[in-house]
Amino acid sequence: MAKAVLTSKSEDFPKWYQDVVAKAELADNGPVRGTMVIRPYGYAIWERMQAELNRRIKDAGAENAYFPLFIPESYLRKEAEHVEGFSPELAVVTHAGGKELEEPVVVRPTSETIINSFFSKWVQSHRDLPLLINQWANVVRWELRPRVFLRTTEFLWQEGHTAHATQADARVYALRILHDVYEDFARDVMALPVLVGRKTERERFAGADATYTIEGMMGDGKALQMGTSHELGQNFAKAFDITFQSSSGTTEHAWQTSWGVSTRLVGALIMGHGDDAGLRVPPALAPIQAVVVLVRDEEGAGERAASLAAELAGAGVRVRLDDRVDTGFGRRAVEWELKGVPVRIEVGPRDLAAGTVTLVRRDVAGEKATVALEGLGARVAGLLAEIQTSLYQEALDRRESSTVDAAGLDEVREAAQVGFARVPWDVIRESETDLAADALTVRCLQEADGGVPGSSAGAGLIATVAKAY
RNA sequence: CGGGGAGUGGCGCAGUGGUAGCGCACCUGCUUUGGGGGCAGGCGGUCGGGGGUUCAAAUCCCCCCUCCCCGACCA
Repeated sequence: MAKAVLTSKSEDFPKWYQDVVAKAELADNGPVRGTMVIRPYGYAIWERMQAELNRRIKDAGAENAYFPLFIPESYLRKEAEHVEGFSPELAVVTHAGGKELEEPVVVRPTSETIINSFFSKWVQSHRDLPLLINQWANVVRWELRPRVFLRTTEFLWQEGHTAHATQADARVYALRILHDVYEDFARDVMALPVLVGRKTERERFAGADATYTIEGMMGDGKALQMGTSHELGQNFAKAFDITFQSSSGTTEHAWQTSWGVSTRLVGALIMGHGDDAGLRVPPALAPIQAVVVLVRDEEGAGERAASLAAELAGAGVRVRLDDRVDTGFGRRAVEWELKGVPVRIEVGPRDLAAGTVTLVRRDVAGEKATVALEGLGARVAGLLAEIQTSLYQEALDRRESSTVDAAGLDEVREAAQVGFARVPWDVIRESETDLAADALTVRCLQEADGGVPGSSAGAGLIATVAKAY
């Protein structure tokens, strides 16, 4: 950290973000505006996200499947509000196979329509319910103002789609995903505190009865929607004729949910934890939790570094050995800091005699310790757990200190310039559009105790207002 | 889609009409390696595209395209 490697966060946050994306080798811009190439390290992070999310999704009972990229344009039109919400951002294929298509096909912006057209076939009886499907896929929404990971024309995500026999079942499931998958993942894996709440009618997903959200605060005080879960009611069931016979013999429309998180989470990771030295990846998420850096290969240091890496791997640590001694030490140290590897272990000839290594934690700037080689595995495991906790605490403290309880609209406007403004929903209600003129949105509604409201019409709700990505 | 910037080697930039340059990166060699090391020698650009003015255009004029930043819309 001797020399500035990046634009500093405080100097120019957007520039800093782009610098981190480039220097940590996360992604490049693609040739078509709004597209991105996810580089190996960025993709490794996404794969870790996928693994952790996939496990939680399966724990919630959903199964993975895959539906086509191309959707008949007519499907989109079946649900009026849905198509209205998406039509500006659709990519439509009109020519293929050397000729104009009779019916254009849409590149999926989301898969509600095509999946529900199959749910219609698959759901006949109440015994077929609940039907719990998830898919990992790419989707395309033509973006006017793209930003790598945060808002790209093509992005990767998981989208869950479910059908239930009753409204109550669907509601419970939408909230279960919200809490047990998304909130849990954000907190325990990404080490990011999130507000869990309900979207206002204005912010609701086109075609949903209710949209729930997890909202994180980024390093510049802006909000980022990190995941959504929707109660779709019977809107799509009616549009796509998803009906079943109940146990009493009546024909009913299914009640549905859909929910998703995307590669936007990589952006959340960067902006939620990054510092002036680059990315900081929480250990639970990190593709590389510890890197053993060989300083110089003299006096058996190389063998020691290799055996140490093997020992850590054996102890369950995701470890990488950096023995590229033809590259200067400082350069490599900077590289691993940019990539946010939580723990760095430096091994050189100097350590060997003393039976020590140098242990560096990424979350606390400039903290190095000389520690005994003996028992290093346990020590590293303990340190990883500590870093996970400290990153979460740091993010939580930052959010708390950047959140203001406001009483009126003027206070809301002022507080939301630099952070979150919490205000009674009753104060906002009719002024939501006015706030939008100042680029401020209600990120979510919560009960006074932080609970998720059953309706936006309820009394005593708290609105959180902020600028958002 | 509105407002503002910018397009010159992989990246960042200089170059106000007269032989295209600098830093970093890259390659080769030597030396170094405990925080982006040093020396020497190299590779690499039809200056975003098209048209025009001129003896001569990266430079002046016209049109187009792209990217970035700030807003309206979104995961």
